[in-house]
Order: sequence, then C-alpha cells, then structure tokens
Amino acid sequence: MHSIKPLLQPPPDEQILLAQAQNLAGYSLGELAAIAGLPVPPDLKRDKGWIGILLELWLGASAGSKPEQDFAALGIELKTIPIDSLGRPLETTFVCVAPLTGNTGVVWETSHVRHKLRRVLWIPVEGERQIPLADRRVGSPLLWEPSPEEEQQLRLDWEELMDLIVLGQVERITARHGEVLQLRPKAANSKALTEAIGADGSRILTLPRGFYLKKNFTAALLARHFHV
DNA sequence: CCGTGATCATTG
DNA sequence: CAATGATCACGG
Repeated sequence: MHSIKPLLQPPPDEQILLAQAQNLAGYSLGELAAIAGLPVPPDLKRDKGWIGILLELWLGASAGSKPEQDFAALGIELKTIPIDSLGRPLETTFVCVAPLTGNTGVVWETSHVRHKLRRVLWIPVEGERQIPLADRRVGSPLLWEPSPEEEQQLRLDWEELMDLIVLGQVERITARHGEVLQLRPKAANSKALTEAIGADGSRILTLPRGFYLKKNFTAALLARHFHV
C-alpha cells in the first residue's frame, strides 16, 4: 500500500516541496503513474516530456507553457534529469528559448537563463533505455543554486553566445560554442523558422534556438551532491 | 509560431 | 559511442 499522493496545488513553502520530492525517491515511474491515473507510454519517442509532466503533477507544479519558473512563488524551477547507473547525466538540459532579436543592451543580470537557473530542484531519474520506462526509478532530489564559480561560467558562455547573436552570427554558432552552456535548435522540425539578425544586420529567418546545459556542468553539480 | 516538457538518432 | 543537430507533443 502506498501512502503518497500527488500535490494538487503548488506547495505553500519550500519545506513541503522538498519533503514531497524526497518522498518520491525510490518509486518507479510506473508506480507514480498508476497512483496518479496516468497511462505510461511504451517509450519516450513520441512523449519526450512525459517524465517531466508526471513529476510536475506529483509536485504540484503549474503545468503549462508559461515562461516562468515552475514554482514562481518559491522562485524554484523543476528539472528532471535522466542519469545512468553511476548518477551521470545522459542528456543535456534545456534551459530556455534564446531571444534572437531585440537584444541590444541585454545583460546577464536580467537574462532569462540566469533567472531560470537561480534555483533549480533537480530530480534525477534512471534514464537508460534498456530499463523499461515504467521500471525506471526516481532518485533523491537536489535543490541547487549556482555557486559564484558556476554563475561565472554560465555568464561567460552566455555573453559569448549573445554577442554572436547580436552581431548577426547566429548561423555560425554550433553546439561546440560554450564550455557549460550551448546553443542548439529548439523546434518542431527544421522547417520551423523565426526571425533573427543576419550577417549584414538585415533580417533573416533561421531555426529557433534554445540554451542547453552541457553534461559536464550538470554532471559536476550532481556529483558534488551525491558523491559527497 | 512560441514556450512548455524534453529525448531521439544520425554522424564524426 | 558521445555529441550535435533534429525532432515529438501540446496549449495558447
């Protein structure tokens, strides 16, 4: 018999949120889905965000497409992160869409990236494809805030990428730019286009991009917490 | 199309 | 075999 139940409202304070997150540790996705009355897809091929939605439901996050933190009142963003058997991330972590126009004068301090990463509740989840989706287990949560060093790394990468975007070099940016933060396509497909600044300062159409945390960065912050 | 949730799958 | 570039679903 289980004694846990999904939060139906945003948690009123941080302690409630953390307690609930800790209570989920050890449960499988199949168990959590069953209690919540959510069907488990055969795999994630057509349901890439399913685990995120499931954990949002369990933690009382306001599901939706609002460009805000998941727990706005608490200033906390929720991120599920797929890990291997050693606790290392299997995927990069999407942060937010990158603004490709209207960026003259933007600074790190007020950027969406910094705001999103101010405080993150990381929920590691077993992610190896050999494990059936329903059998994958939720790990212990980690409420993280960037250290001064981490914020500096993020800021330097962000500034380099934003400079290139402002200077009309967005199509010359590859995922290889940036040590811990990278810019990659974020779209339904390669036909989705959005406005950006071209090399000569004119208006061009290009793929929408998003900022992603590279695995070296998330691996380090997870390791610091879980491998003492 | 945009922003939310991300992972897939081809390729170097 | 890791990483890059591409892609999937949905509400608004």
